[in-house]
Order: sequence, then C-alpha cells, then structure tokens
Amino acid sequence: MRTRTSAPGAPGTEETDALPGTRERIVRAASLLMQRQGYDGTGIKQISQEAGATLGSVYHFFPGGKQELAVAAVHRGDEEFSAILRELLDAEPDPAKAVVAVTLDLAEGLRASDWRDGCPVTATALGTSGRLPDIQRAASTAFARWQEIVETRLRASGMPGDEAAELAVMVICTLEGAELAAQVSRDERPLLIAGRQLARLIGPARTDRSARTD
Amino acid sequence: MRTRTSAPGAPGTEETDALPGTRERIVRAASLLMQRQGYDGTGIKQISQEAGATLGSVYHFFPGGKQELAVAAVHRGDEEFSAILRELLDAEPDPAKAVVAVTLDLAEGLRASDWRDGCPVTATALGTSGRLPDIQRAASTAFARWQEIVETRLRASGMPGDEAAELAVMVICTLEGAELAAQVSRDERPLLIAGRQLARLIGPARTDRSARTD
DNA sequence: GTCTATAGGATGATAGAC
DNA sequence: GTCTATCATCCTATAGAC
Repeated sequence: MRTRTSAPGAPGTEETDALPGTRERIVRAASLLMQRQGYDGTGIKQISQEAGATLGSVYHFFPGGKQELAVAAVHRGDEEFSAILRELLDAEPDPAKAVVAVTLDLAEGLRASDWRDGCPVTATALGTSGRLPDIQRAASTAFARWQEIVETRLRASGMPGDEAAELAVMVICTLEGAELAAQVSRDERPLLIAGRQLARLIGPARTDRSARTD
Repeated sequence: MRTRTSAPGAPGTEETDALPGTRERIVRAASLLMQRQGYDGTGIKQISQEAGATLGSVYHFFPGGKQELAVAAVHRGDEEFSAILRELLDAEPDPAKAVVAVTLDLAEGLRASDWRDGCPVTATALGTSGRLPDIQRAASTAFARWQEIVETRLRASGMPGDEAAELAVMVICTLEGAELAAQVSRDERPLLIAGRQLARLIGPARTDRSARTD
C-alpha cells in the first residue's frame, strides 16, 4: 500500500520515484513540510534545505514564491491521496469494507509517522483559506476530486446516483475529521470508529438487487 | 443562538461579556486570530493591537509567551463550543434533530463570518501538534470534552452506553470534517449533508422503548 | 540552472521607566 | 499593570556572478 512506481525520467511530465529532478524534490519537500507544519510554519529556506536545493533554484522554478509553491504542494497532496483512494477502493468489492480499508491505511500512516503526517492539504489550506484564495481553491478542488472518486465507486456498486453523491461527501468529511481527531489525540480510535460507522451508512453491497450500473 | 451573558466583573473567574479586563481581551483576540490564521500565522503584536493592549501587558499576563497564550486560546475555544453544544443539544428533545441543529449553527457561523471562523481549535492545533505538546494536549482535551457532551446527551435519550460512546466520537469527527470542508470550499453543503447522515445514524428517539436513562 | 550574498521587513522576547 | 524602546533573529524575495 501507499507505494506507486512508474518509469523514471519521463521528461516534461511528473516524476514519481527514482532520480527526481530538482523541481520534483522541491515540491515533495514543500508538500511534506507544509502537511506537518502548515503554510506559515514552513519556511522556504527549510524547504530548499530538505529538498537539497538552493534558495535560487526554488525561486527559479517557482517565481510566484511561497504561494505558488504551496499551490503545487496542495496539488501534489491531492494527487497522492486520489491515487491511494482509487487503489484501495478498487481492491475491495464491498464498498463498505473498502472505506474501512481506507481508514486503516490512514491510521497506519499516522502511526508510522508518529502522528505527524495527517491530511496532505488540510494544514496548508487551514489558516490561509481566508487570505490566499489560490491555496483555498486548490484545496477545494482536492476535496471535490476525492468526493468524486468515492461517488463513482458507490455508483459502480449499484447505489443510486443522488444517494451516492451525498454519501460520498459524508465519507470524505468524516475521513477528514477522523484523521484530524486521531492526529491531535495521538490515537487511532477515531479512525476505526469512523470506518465502522461509515460502513453502517453505506450498508451491504447491493449487487443482488441491482445489476444496473446506472 | 451563540450568545451567552453572565454577571460582569466576577473577580477571579472568567469574564464573559461586558467590561472585559485586559487579560480577557487578550485571550479573546488570540483565540479569534489563531482560529482564523493558525498559530504561526498570528503574531503577538497583532494580538496585542486587536486586544487594545500593549506588548508589555501580553507578556505580563502570559510570561510563557506565545505558547502559553495559544494554550489559553485553545481552552477558550473549547469552552465556547462546549457551551454551544450543551445549549443546542438540550434545546431539542430528539437527539438526531439536535445534532442537525448543531450543523445548522456551524453553517450559520461560517457564512456570517464569510467562511473565516471555523473550528476554534483546529487551526491552532494543526501544524503545531508535532512540535508543541502543550497545545496538542489542550486540543486533545477539547475534543474529548465535546465527545463527552454528545455521549451524555445520547445516553440521556435512551441509547446504550457503548453505542452512545462510539456514536459521540463519530459525531464530533464528522462535525469537525464537515466544518473544515465547508470552510475550505466556501459552501455550507458539507455541513447540511453531515447533519442528515448523522441523523440517520443516531436514528429516532428511543424514549418509547426505553424510559430508563441508564 | 545553480549558487552566494544581501536587502528590507517582521518576528518573539526582554529591559526598564513610570 | 502599562508603556516604549530595543535586541537578536528570522523571514520572503531579489540581484547578479558563475
């Protein structure tokens, strides 16, 4: 889980694993540090050091400065969690169990990082959403994409469209809040409870009473 | 809603309304500003200006500096939302409808503040939880107290203890995540959906099949 | 593209008069 | 308790050599 590989060095597109270029290392460092410390708590100097780049390189790739870098970091977090969501939701035929699997993965990620790595966009977006609209929009887009992934999965298992849309919003909100509560209380129980209760809401797979995928 | 009054000038205890002393004004300003901008995004100078106090007064009342001030701000946020929770949960006999009322109040608060005032502890705690244990503990305590308030309310309406405890955690997590999603997306829909789905989980009042308050 | 140096300003915190 | 002045440090961002 949580590992993805791809051909390295694909020019022009996003790299994902080996031999990351300077720009890629900067985005990764920014995403990780802002995830842990938030926008204002993370300095560009710290990002450049963690990325093994110089300050000049950071401003070369991101002339828009810290704001542009934060938007790129949020987009990166968006894509990371989107990939995890799709992977875990597709691996389990029962959608309720699939959502439980996501909560377990989030709990594992939190525990393994000593409760440091929570949602990759929340810390960056919160506290800046009133001031920096670009970051707020990027975070809003991320939430919408995650909801859409869940909604698609629920519809694929036979749930009516309107019900799937509403439940998808509920799933993302609860995952978000439970991860936050788990991180702050340094206890995975909120995520485990969220998984069980969300599974209750989603209910058993309905492949029996509806084969139509809508 | 959301207004509470009490006798002013009660010495030694916390003031709540009129004639707030310097220390009180400082805590209020710190709580509001950190709620909106987070810990690192809020300067002590800004707090002192907003509070109408001098920098010397801030350090007089909070010799521990910004950290001590942040802990006080989180405690204040804890008490504020605890009061709102108790008030709204007690005003409605059906616990499911009571939770919906809370979501409506949160949505109203967000909209009225142009999506600036979200959870009074999340922004302060997030981004500092790994680095400043005092703040993390204060936030953890706040979450636990809110859960306890909801749990007590659910038990009072006839729900078995273990079920009430788990559902209370779920309610707080979902409220937290939905408020976050609503704030970031500048849309109250996540809170409305969360209210409906939480109401489904809580179910109808069970005063019919159990008069025992446990 | 990479690096160093630095400008210009803001920050948390302290000292000490009143 | 309140206020002002100030220190030392850190920050974002830029300039310009290589």
